[in-house]
Amino acid sequence: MQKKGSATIYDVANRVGVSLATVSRVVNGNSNVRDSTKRKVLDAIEELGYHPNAVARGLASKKTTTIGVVMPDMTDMYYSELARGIDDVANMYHYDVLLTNTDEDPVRETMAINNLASKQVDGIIFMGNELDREVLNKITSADAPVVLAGSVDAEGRLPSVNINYVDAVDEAVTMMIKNGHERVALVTGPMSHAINKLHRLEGYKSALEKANIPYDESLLFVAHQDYDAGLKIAEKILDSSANAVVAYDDEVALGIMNYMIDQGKNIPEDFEIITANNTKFAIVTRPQLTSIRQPKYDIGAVSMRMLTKLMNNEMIDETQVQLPHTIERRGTTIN
Amino acid sequence: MQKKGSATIYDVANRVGVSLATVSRVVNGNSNVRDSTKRKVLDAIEELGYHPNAVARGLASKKTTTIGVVMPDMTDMYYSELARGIDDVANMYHYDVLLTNTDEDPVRETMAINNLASKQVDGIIFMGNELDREVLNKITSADAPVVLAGSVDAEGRLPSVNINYVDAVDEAVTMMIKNGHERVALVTGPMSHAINKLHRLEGYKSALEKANIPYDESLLFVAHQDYDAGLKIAEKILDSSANAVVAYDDEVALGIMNYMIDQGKNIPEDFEIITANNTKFAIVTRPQLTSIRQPKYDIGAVSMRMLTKLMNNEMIDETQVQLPHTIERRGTTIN
DNA sequence: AATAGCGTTGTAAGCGTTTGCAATTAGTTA
DNA sequence: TAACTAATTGCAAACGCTTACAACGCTATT
Repeated sequence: MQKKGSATIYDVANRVGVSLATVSRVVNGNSNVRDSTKRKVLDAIEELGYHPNAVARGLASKKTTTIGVVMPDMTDMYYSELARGIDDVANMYHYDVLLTNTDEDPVRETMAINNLASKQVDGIIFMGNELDREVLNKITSADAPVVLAGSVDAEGRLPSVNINYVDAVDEAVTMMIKNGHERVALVTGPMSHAINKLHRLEGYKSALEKANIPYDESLLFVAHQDYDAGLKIAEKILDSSANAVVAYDDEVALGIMNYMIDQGKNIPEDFEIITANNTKFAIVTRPQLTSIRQPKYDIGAVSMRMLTKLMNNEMIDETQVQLPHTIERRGTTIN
Repeated sequence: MQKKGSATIYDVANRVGVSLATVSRVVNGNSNVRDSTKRKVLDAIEELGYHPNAVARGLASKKTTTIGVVMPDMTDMYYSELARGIDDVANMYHYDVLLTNTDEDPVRETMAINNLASKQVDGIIFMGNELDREVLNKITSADAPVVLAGSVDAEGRLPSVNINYVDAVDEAVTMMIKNGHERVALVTGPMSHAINKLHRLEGYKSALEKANIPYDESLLFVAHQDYDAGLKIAEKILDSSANAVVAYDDEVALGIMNYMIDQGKNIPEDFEIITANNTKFAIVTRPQLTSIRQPKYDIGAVSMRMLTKLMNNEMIDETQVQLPHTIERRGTTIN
C-alpha cells in the first residue's frame, strides 16, 4: 500500500505469495492458473490498485498495442471522419492511437513515420494524397504494417482502402452531361498527386469520351481544399463559360456556389454543382450540395480492421479494398 | 549490419568500441563527450541506421514524451480545432499525442484516463463539458498533470484554459437586446453540465438583469450539438415568440437558421441569431453567422504549453487562464 | 615531480514486464 | 500404492535504455 509510483507486479506477487510469472499470467487472462490462486491474485490487484505498466510490457513483449495515424489535417472534416472510423475500430481491438498532422508536407510525413517507428507502434494508417517516394520507402521498410486510408498508392503496392475515384468522377460528370451540359468543369487538387492525375482526371475524360465530347483543358481547374480557394476559382470557372462543375472538396464547392449566387446565378437552374466528400458542409447550406457519397467512416473502420489482421499476420483475401460509393442528389443539381 | 529488429545501442557501442553509456550520452545530446568520439558514434549510428527505441527509453527514464488528449469527438469542428492547437504545440516540444474520443460518456472518459495512465503518458489534456466526479478523481489522482482545454471544472481546482463564458453570453445577449429584442432565446446544452448551468445561463441572466428584463424560463432551450437538433428546436423557439436567439453551437444555430428561412422569415430582419463557436460553418452559409469568436486554436495551444510547464515542474503564474473573446458581426444580426 | 582537479568514459544496477523451460504438485490409471 | 501424465507454478533471462557512481587519464599548480 505505497503512495507513489503505484504498485508493480512485484508487489502483487509478494502480497499473494506467488511468483511474478503467475501474476503476469492472470493479468493477461492467460490459460493455466488455478481458479483459487487467480482469485487471490485478482483480489490483491484490486486492493493494491495495481495497473500494469504498458511501457514495460511493451519492452518485454515487443508489442505496444498502439498504432500510428498519419493524416494531413484533423480539422478537415473529410479526414476527421476517416480518423473517427479508425479510432472506433482501434478501440474495439484495444489499440490506442498516436495521431500526427502533416499538412501533407513530405518532410513532416517522413518525420512522422520515423517517429512512430521509434515509438514501436504495431501498425500505421496513412492518409494523404501525396505519397512521396522517400516516404514510401520509409513506410515499406518500417517493420510495422501500413495501410493507406482514402489514399492511393500510384504503384499499388501498399494495402489500401478507398472508393473507385475514377468511376465516381465519371458518374458525376456523366450525370452533368445527361442534365444537358456540354461544358462541365472539373476542379481537383494538384496534378502532382496521383489521385488527381491518375484517378479523378481519368474519370472525367472517360465520361467525356463516352459522350463524344472532346476534352478541353481550359475546363480543368486546380484549387487548394478550402473555401477561399473555391471563391477564387469560381470566377475563372464563370469565365470559362462552363455551367456545371464537379469539385473534389466540399469547401471548395461551397466557395464556388456562393460566388455564383453572388453573381446572380440561380442554383441549380443556371449552374449545377456536384461535390465529392459529402461532409456536413453539404447539408447545412441552402441549397444543399449534391455530392458523391463516400463511406468515409467505413473507409477508416475497414482500414483499421485490415490493419489488425496484418498485425496478427492473418491471411488477407484482398489488400486493395474499394468500398461502394453513390451519388447523393440534393439541391445543386436538377435531377 | 543486421536485417531485422534494427540495431540497438549495444550494436553501436560495439561498432565504435565504447560503452553503452557513451552512446547513450551522444544520442541524448548529453554534455561530456569528446568531440572525436562523438563523431565516431554518430557515424556508426548513421551506418547502422540506429534509431533509439522509445519504449525502452521510457522504461528506463520514466518519461514517454507522450501526452494524452481526451476529447468528445474529433469530427466536431470545435474540438478538432482545439486539438490541432494542442498537437502543433506538442510537436514543437517533441511530444506525441495519444488521442481518445469519448462522446462525453463518463464511462469512456474514465476508461480513457485509466488507459493513458497505464501507458505512462507524461501529461493529459482533457476536453469535454461534463466532468464526472469519478473522472475527476481519477484525473487528480493520476500521477500525470492534467489541464482542461475549453472545459470548466465546477470546483475550479484543475488548471484550465478557456474563455469567460459568462461574459461572452452576456455580451451576445446584450447585443440582441440593444438591437431591440425583448424576448431573446438561449439555446444551450444540458443543465447537468456546469458550463451551461453555471456559465452560459448566468451570462444570459446577467444580461437580462442589466436590461431590466425579467428572466423567462420558457425562452431557455436545451439541444444536442448537431444540425438536426437545431432544426427541431427551432420550431419551439418560433412558438415561444422569441425573435432572436443565442446558440451555443454552430451546427445548432445553422439548423435554427435554416428552419426559420424555410418558414419564410428574413434573416436578420425578422429573426436574429448569434452562435458561439465561430467554426467554418459560420462562414460558408448565406447569410454568414454572427458569432462569439473564441480563439479555439489558441486555447489548445496555450493548454499544451501550460502542460509542458507542468510536466517540467516549472512555476506557473496562473493556472486558470481565460483568453479573450470577441463578437464577430456577420449576416445574422442587424448590427 | 607529486598532487589536485577536471573532463571523459566505463560499470552495473535498475526500469516493470513477458516467457521458455524446469520444477513441483495434483490427478489418473492400473 | 506406484508410476505416469497433465496441470500449476516458479526461475531467471531477456527487452533496450538511462544514470548514479567509480575509474581513468590529462593538464595545471605548486
